[in-house]
Amino acid sequence: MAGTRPFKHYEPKWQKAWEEEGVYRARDASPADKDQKFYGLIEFPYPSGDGLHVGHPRSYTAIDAVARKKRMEGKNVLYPIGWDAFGLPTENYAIKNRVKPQDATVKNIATFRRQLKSLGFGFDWSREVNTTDPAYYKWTQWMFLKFFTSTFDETTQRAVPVPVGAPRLSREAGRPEQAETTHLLMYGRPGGSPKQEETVPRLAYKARTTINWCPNCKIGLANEEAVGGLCERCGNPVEKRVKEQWMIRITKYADRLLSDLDTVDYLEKIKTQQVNWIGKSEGAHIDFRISTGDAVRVFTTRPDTLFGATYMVLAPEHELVQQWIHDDKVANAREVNAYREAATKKTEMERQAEGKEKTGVVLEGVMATNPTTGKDIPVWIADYVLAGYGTGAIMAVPAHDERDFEFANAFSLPIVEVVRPPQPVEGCYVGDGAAVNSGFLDGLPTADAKQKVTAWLEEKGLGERATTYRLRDWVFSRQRYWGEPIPIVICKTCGYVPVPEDQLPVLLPDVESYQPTDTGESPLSKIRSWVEVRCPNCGGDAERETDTMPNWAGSSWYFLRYCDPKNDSAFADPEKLKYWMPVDLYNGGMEHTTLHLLYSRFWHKFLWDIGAIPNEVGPEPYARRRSHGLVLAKGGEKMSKSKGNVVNPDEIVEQYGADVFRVYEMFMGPFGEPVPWDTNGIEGVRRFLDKVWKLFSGSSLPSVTPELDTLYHQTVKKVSDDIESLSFNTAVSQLMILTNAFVEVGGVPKEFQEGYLKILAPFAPHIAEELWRDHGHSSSIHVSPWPAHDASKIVASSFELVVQVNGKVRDRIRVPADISEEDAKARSLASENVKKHLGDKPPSKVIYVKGRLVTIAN
RNA sequence: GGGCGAGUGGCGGAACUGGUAGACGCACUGGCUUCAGGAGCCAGCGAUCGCAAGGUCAUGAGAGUUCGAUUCUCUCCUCGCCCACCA
Repeated sequence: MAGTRPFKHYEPKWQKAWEEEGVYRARDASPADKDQKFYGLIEFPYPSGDGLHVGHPRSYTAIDAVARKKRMEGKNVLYPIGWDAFGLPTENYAIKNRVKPQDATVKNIATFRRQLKSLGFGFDWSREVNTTDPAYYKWTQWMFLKFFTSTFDETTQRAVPVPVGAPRLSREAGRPEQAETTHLLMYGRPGGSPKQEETVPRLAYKARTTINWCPNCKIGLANEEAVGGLCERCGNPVEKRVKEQWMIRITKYADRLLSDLDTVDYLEKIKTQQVNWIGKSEGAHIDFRISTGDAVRVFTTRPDTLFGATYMVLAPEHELVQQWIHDDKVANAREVNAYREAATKKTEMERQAEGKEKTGVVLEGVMATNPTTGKDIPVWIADYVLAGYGTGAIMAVPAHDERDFEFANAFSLPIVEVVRPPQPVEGCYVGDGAAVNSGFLDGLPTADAKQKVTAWLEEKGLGERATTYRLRDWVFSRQRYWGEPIPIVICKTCGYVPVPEDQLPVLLPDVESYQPTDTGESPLSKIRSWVEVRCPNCGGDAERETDTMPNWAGSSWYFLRYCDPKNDSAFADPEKLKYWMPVDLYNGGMEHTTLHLLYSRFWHKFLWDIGAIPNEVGPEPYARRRSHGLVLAKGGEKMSKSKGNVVNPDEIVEQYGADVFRVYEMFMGPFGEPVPWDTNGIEGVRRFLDKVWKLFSGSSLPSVTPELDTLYHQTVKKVSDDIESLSFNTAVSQLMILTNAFVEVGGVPKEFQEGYLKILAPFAPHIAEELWRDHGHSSSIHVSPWPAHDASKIVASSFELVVQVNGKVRDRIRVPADISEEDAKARSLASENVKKHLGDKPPSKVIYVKGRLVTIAN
């Protein structure tokens, strides 16, 4: 009978009481008592206008259950919550509805807060953080300045301050005549030619780079906002545009981000995804002499195939191509220029539509020399060579690389096989006499051949061993309003000047219009009163940087702020960081594995390098990372507003209460797998909790039977273990089994009552609390000690011995638990049914599996 | 194309280091209770043969190892996610 369990009465009552009693308040303590703490973390939500989705609470309930158990085990638990509130969705919403993003954010947060509170999560609300709060983003800006004033020491592989007295940065960088200034501006690709490399590689720098540009919305988009080559806002195809952007040199940390994965407990698939994203390849850089007098450096993982390099390909954007055209070295400059232009204009859509069809243009009049054969080879440009990877140029070995093979076929280029050791591309036709057996590599296995060629290159000064990463530097600029202003002042004489720390935060000005501009500048650029400032260095006329930070900035360090959220003189007190960090368990979506998770690991390492995070904390922020599966709509498809299949948690809480919602979220399927939402399934959970309620409203007190005793202790053990391994669905099903057993005997034996409520408490905290306090307790069940199981009682006194004949079950015999092997075999062989199936033939083999079965073969 | 993961009743899913396949829940069927019920209670519920006792077949397909395979090995098929011309 619905309504017998008055959840609408007791749920809000206990939510209020928990807050007043400070049940979930985390207590700061001395780092010496670190082993007493537990820091559980969920990815803080983006407070969108749509409110909470049933997907959010899956993760929150799971970690809540773990946190509750840890608390009951005596741990000092930190389970915080906050808001990741800067970013595009709110800005779009604000523009569309003609409201201020600030106001929309306040409203959205209020909705989220109300919804989360109605679900009874054990968050420590006193530590709530908000990335859009100036008191928070002051520190985000502070950290940006730390990146800006730091460089990377290659020998120690750590961030260090830019040397005092280092030449000031110039806006005119990149021009040789300004060589006396340390230039921050780096034109072209990260890792470009030495001439354009800044002399002090700051960890935050400005570079000219290609971005996704939506011609319709007139706005620059991040890669993740232009998925599939379509603008997230309007759905139109995006094109490439070159823009000056702030970049963060995350690539310097590639190796550490990779190797430190060995020190943390992450789900294996999370590790592999990070490893693949970082994409380390080892090989060699080889310099090819060019007829123009230049040298072109290529990267290859197969230096052993150098003998077979019959042509060379540069990315269309390669800066030497531009220079050669400029210097009149290219005979077919028109054609080459046309190809280059087409390549940059090509939208992501068009590129994908083309598939792997190879296109390209030869540079007439430009030749390269293969250093091993001394032969002249042609130089091409083609868009299958990516500007952003390696050196943006390749040596093409068509016999041993499929892409080069396709290209060579398309343009009738020579194919020369290196006879040993590499295997040629399948279907590769090698013309008469075109195979090279250098003798040099005779009989060597590939790895040795690579080594030998690399050594030869190094000896001759033609190249060197090299490691390349697929990871790119982090584009850190957004030309938008709703983000942290980048705290830099641009001065004509002093260049890029950091805003002095005591002037932080650089407040986001409160204005009326957030419309994007026609030029692709941030809307902030139109607010002249904000833009125009005095240079902090020379006092002259200067302008503020008008780009803002991406929404990944604030989320890259929020877990640190939770340790000390109200600190105004530091982002967090080092002593508190020492106590709370690292995070013991962090759960979040797989979609954040290569973005947020990687960014925040990097950010943490950087702050640790510069001593902002105490050494004791260590270089990794998260000790254990797990991932939940998506909550899908009923048919198994994704929930989305456009499909109208989104389930709002409010409705469920209204109808069934928070506990039913929470238990269902945990019971619906394995935590790590995607599961469709099923309204019928909720009914089952409702019945379960109604049974619990009725068990305690009845007056009968059954006595303990041995079976019940065993089951109770088994349940305590299973629930305890399952919470540790995040197997919540089986924990709930075990609780159901025990509950059904209690229903069977008409009530809960007195000695099990409290333990039973306690193991239920992590999942259904309200009903457990109500029944607990009803038992006369004045303090919360959630701070009561977690029950222990009695191992001796888990083993039943007897068990059903299964008897198999030739692999098939033929009998089951109840035997004492401590039956001897001999006895078990004898009793099995005595079974009538066994005899029947054995027939005349004597058994050739009898095997006893302790506590389970006897199997007989003949 | 590459990487990772997964295929078990009508459905979501259980099954310890190879040892009773289908726990728990949903749906469904029959019965009880009720003025009535989308409430509650009892019973049944993989397929198949059989009145029954009891067989036989079943964990995507096919092989293999084993006394014994959802679990281990190989081949193939399907689906999901991520990355996709990364030299």
